[in-house]
Amino acid sequence: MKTSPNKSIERLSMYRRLLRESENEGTENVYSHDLADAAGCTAAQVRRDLMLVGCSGNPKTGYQVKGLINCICNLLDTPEGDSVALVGFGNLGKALLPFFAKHHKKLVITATFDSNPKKIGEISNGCECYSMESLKKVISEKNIKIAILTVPAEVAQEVAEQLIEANIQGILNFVPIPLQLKNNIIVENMHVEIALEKVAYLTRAANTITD
Amino acid sequence: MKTSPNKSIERLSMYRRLLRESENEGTENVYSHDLADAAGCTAAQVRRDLMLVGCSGNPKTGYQVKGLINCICNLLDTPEGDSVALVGFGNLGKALLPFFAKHHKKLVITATFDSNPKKIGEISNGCECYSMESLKKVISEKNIKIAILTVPAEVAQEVAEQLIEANIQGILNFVPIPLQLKNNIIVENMHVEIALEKVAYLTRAANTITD
DNA sequence: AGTATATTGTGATTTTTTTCACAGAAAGAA
DNA sequence: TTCTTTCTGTGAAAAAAATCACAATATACT
Ligand SMILES: NC(=O)c1ccc[n+]([C@@H]2O[C@H](COP(=O)([O-])OP(=O)(O)OC[C@H]3O[C@@H](n4cnc5c(N)ncnc54)[C@H](O)[C@@H]3O)[C@@H](O)[C@H]2O)c1
Ligand SMILES: NC(=O)c1ccc[n+]([C@@H]2O[C@H](COP(=O)([O-])OP(=O)(O)OC[C@H]3O[C@@H](n4cnc5c(N)ncnc54)[C@H](O)[C@@H]3O)[C@@H](O)[C@H]2O)c1
Repeated sequence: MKTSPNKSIERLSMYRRLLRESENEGTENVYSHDLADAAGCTAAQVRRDLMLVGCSGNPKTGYQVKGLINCICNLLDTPEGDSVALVGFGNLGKALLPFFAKHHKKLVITATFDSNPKKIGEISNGCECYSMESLKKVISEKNIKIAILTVPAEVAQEVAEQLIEANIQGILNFVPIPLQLKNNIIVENMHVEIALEKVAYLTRAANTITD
Repeated sequence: MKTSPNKSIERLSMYRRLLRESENEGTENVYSHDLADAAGCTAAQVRRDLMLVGCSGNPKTGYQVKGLINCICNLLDTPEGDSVALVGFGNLGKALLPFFAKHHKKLVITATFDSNPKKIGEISNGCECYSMESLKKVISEKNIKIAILTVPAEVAQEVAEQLIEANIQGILNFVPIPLQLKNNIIVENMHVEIALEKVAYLTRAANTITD
């Protein structure tokens, strides 16, 4: 077995969301070009991505929605689901918590952490806010492997190291700095500012440049 | 002139942030490998990216921090800066507003919009919340070209179309659906859930797969 | 002045990702 | 049954991005 290309994973996650919508609407089959239109990519790309999950379609009826969802779930999910920690229970953290609580069955935030004594003990969305002192203990008890990092930039590197120390193996990083970690740790950056700057640049470029 | 590769733009934005930190610490020169270490990429890539901005270094002293920042600003910024609209002033929007207010000089959120009458007229971070009815008027008056979209998924497509109608040319989309828009509109997606699913997948893959 | 050294700038190469294009297959029509 | 259509699955080609590798060069040292 081989690890699937990054981009394909992202698209598969998107396909799954779209397929679930189709399923709710009662659609039983889809063609690669239907998915492509919905996801904003090409049909060839959809088929290539779907090859990865080992689910095949039928030249006349396309792919079975249910079957496809299952195949993608097999790749993306574990049957038991994964626990996630949210570290830094500030403005952003407080927006993210209910958002994930609403959407996800298989990826559930089961603990939040903060250094501010006022926040510790607070319970929201069925999830307690713990002190940073109890990080290692709680993460081990709840068997958490993944963390969402939303602490101030000044402490992000240090907190990330604490997380690794506590056996966290993957981080979704909202802090606008590149974390310096051993490269067996998975880090996925959500750099909001960079994304906005990119939009601004591309928008301007689209106007100025006659390509 | 040619539009620069997407990935380079992202990295350049990151370099600029890092360079500004260096500048604040009094550093005057950097080598490509310094920046590479800080940004988590390779020195060759840094040099390639910097070629794009047309700023050259010196084989013995490296690049001048100040000069480099200027060159990157020339590419990424307009001298006057850009106004940005935030559409959907809910949980996420309320977290994003102060975040951008704090950080950005050149990209400033100057108006927020919401359909909820209770939110309209609310002022925070020097920025008023307007009704959707006044969208076109306010966006035109303030000469806004870029919007951040944080409305519920159900209405996102429709709201996006209103934005285009109001002459918005670029959208930073936080809504987890792929917007279907004419492709002269720049759309940059921030799909938080997808990113978390990717972290979960890669974390698991790193453990299971002996590559 | 000449030499040693470390870095830049950039062609060439490799790797990764996307697109093309078409053989093979399933279903319905005649 | 056979023909037609429209799709899938995938090898091959193209495009995009990253890496390699090295000549050119600026500085410090002798
Ligand atoms: N607010 C946004 O919309 C937004 C968007 C993108 C990125 N970010 C980034 O996310 C991070 C958080 O942003 P925010 O707006 O929520 O800030 P915030 O100040 O509201 O929240 C930060 C939280 O981290 C806690 N904290 C501080 N030091 C800590 C430590 N050592 N260990 C654990 N917790 C600690 C604070 O008590 C606070 O609750 C920042 O790095 C910011 O740049 C924020
Ligand atoms: N909360 C998060 O952390 C988070 C993270 C990632 C993505 N998102 C996405 O961002 C979007 C907003 O999330 P949220 O948590 O802020 O939700 P929210 O319900 O708190 O905010 C949505 C806001 O949009 C407004 N709105 C509704 N219909 C509108 C319309 N037609 N025109 C203009 N405004 C309208 C609502 O009044 C509300 O203020 C959602 O699509 C969500 O999936 C949220």
